[in-house]
Amino acid sequence: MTIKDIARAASVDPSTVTRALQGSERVKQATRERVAALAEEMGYVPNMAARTLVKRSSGLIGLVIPDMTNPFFAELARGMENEAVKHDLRIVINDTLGEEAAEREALKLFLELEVDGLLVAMARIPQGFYDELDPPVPLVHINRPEASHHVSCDRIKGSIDILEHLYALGHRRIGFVRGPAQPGNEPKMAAYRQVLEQKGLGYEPDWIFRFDGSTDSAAHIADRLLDLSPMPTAVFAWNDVSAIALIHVLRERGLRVPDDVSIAGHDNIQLSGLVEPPLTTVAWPMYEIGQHSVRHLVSIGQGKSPRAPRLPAPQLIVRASTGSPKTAR
Amino acid sequence: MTIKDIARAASVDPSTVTRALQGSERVKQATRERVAALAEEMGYVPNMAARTLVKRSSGLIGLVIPDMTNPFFAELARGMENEAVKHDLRIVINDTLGEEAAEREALKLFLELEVDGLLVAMARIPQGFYDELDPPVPLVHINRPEASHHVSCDRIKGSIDILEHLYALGHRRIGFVRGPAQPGNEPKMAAYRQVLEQKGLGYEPDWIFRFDGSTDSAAHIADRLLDLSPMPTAVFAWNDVSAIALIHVLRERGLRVPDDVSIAGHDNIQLSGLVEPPLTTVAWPMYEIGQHSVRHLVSIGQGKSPRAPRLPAPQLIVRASTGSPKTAR
DNA sequence: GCAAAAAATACAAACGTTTGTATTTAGTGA
DNA sequence: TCACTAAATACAAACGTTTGTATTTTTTGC
Repeated sequence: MTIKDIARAASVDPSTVTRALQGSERVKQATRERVAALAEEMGYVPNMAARTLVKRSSGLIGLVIPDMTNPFFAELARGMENEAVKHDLRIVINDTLGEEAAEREALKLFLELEVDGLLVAMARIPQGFYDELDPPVPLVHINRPEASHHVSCDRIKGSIDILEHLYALGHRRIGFVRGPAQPGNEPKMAAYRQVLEQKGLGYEPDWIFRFDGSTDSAAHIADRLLDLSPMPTAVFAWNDVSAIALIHVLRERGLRVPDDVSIAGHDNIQLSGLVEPPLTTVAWPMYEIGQHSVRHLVSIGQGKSPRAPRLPAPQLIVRASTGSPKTAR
Repeated sequence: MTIKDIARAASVDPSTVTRALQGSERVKQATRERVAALAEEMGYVPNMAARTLVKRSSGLIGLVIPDMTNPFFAELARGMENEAVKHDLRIVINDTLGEEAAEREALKLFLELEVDGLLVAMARIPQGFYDELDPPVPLVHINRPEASHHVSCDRIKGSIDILEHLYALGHRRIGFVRGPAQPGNEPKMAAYRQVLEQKGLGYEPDWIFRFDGSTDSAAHIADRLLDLSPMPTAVFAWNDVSAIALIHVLRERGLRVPDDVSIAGHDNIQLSGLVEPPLTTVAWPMYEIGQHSVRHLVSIGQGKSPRAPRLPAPQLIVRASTGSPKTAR
């Protein structure tokens, strides 16, 4: 069922059919309607391959994300979809599991698909590689401020806010649970160092823990934490899952949160407000970032050189998992 | 940078270049290597549109899922990817947010892309629509046993297991928190009715609650539950998030879980083992389902008519959120 | 009713690959 | 060296659209 079949059925030239289907003014309204009806009736499905071939544009945007599982990225993707439809673009997603090889594969796929643009979140591959992408494609990085085109909200502000919140509550010994060594995680570490230094608080290497997502890992952190003397009175965890897990193991060991130790997370996942105690955390405007990144991409595609858009700042969400330190030790 | 450019550079015919790049035996080894080197050097990127056009096959599989956010589906997608690469297929994902219109859009996109197959998880659109898909594409449903081709594990067994687990613990009044009216959720409701009936336990309409994901909704359920007299001693929630939320609000109101009331969930999300108390739940072999569905799809594509594959059963995971009823009321 | 302008449609080439067939080149045995 | 076969390569058409240009048809103004 091709355009030619419809042309034959409508006793008209294929070129007229295309134009009719596109709603071109060049074809008589009556013909337009007749062709449209026929196409509908005959179950015509446009062949994107053929169209892409001649138009040199697929109407597709490739989205490369490291972890679908993370609601963070899911929210991002939704903001993108929302904006993309306004520009008649469609988003195809490729999950890389945070692996560099998969990221390369994803880029290869998208280049072959002749996507009109690329959105890359938390890229693992060094920036230099992206700068020399061939053929060049409009590309917007999410959360990579060093890239020539990117959309990021202030990546360090949220972490600073949460650390200052802890300081304001009276905490002077603050621990940190860090995630895997990904580019996106560095600002949290930087914020940790920066705030502690600025407040004149020292920090011990012992106060930095690494969480790998397992129960064992959480338990190990709790044990190490309890061994410390003096013990930190607050811990900032790099994401909500690790924060919630940590709270769990600490309570198991008899500590009260936040009375004995305050715990703060990052990301504001759905459950963060539903656990006991509800988690103090940072929410990023991922949906908005998604929308802006598509807008940005579109204007790059139009040959403009837009500046990085200003975005709403990450928001500190204070709940019950943080409070003033109650116990002296 | 097309195949013709390479042909010119290698002073050879375009057809030879294609064959060389495909590793065809028909072209001399020396030529193959020369062409490959040239292609690499000149930064050749195959044009999928052109290839798809003539081969009538894109090497793509379209995956339609209702909610990326759900780790359930993320796991599924990963199993699919893992299997797809073995068949030189690539997966493109489209999230529908569980909306029927978006599902139609996704199908349209994939048909236009000329995908080699379609994987549809928890479809909203009625089966009849899928049976008449035009042009016909190999299609495998996930969790829709009434479809001609589907991969599902026993959809009711996990729920039955968990309800029988509650019964075995001594619970005789068991409540149910149901999710939105999606096809995928019905078996849980069915299991609830079936087990209670089979055990000779009546169930009250009052024991069935609806959770919409908000804190308010959870609070409302807790209030309604506490108003009941006698109160159910156990509640089976349709997913882990609602179970965890429910536990939270119940504890806030002074109830002990599982002593006063046992709560069981479904899905085994990462956090289910990390909250307090760790959640009794059901794990589905989503990764395996993903793998099998791709295998199934491939054999359909080869013109076979495979039977629905046997899958590992859903697994009951007993943790601390369920126990024998302790309080008489 | 006629020329000119405008509107509607037809023609034809192009996009980059693949693939069946034809042609050239190399290799074999006598 | 020749005829014959096998190997390597070239030719050409096709896939379904789009789009610039040419042609036909209709409308307009007089």
